[in-house]
Amino acid sequence: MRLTREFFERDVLQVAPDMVGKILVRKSIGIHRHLITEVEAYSGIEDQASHARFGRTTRNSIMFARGGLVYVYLIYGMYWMLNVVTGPENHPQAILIRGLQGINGPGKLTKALGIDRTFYGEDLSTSGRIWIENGLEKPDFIQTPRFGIAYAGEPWKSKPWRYIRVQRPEIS
DNA sequence: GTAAGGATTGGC
DNA sequence: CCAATCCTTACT
Repeated sequence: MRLTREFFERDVLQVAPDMVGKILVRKSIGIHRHLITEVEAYSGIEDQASHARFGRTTRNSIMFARGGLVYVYLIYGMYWMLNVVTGPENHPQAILIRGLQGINGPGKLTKALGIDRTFYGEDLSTSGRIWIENGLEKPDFIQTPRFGIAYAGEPWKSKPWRYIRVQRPEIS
């Protein structure tokens, strides 16, 4: 079942752990479903690791919209990063999707799914080509500091806002 | 207008 | 370790 906008309109630190174990659905020629295994949360203009730290700009304006929309941007001139906007309007937050089952790395997953700038602002609650569905009931996950944002300084670079799925040992 | 560097990846 | 590659932001 597709997640509604209400799911994404909560605070990013509530939504991010709930994203682990959900299913990212991409429909183009055929339909593909991918288990979300790793995400990172970026929260507010005060978060010095967030693109919203300079206030509203052309690139990050979608982060200031309500939750449930897609934020896509180009990094290092070659990789598209897929993010989901969360929270209420004018409260810039986003979740970077860093990994899917079988696809590790935020740049690799957008390439594999064919996601580019045309997805900027796409509405996950109504889009016919990308959305997120309920998945695992209660997946286990661990939290670690976010990757590649050392420039943000403390306390931001140490916030445990990276969420990674871990598989519970099978019970036999 | 100009310059610096990035929420990455893969190859040496 | 470091280049690829181009867009965004900061600064003159």
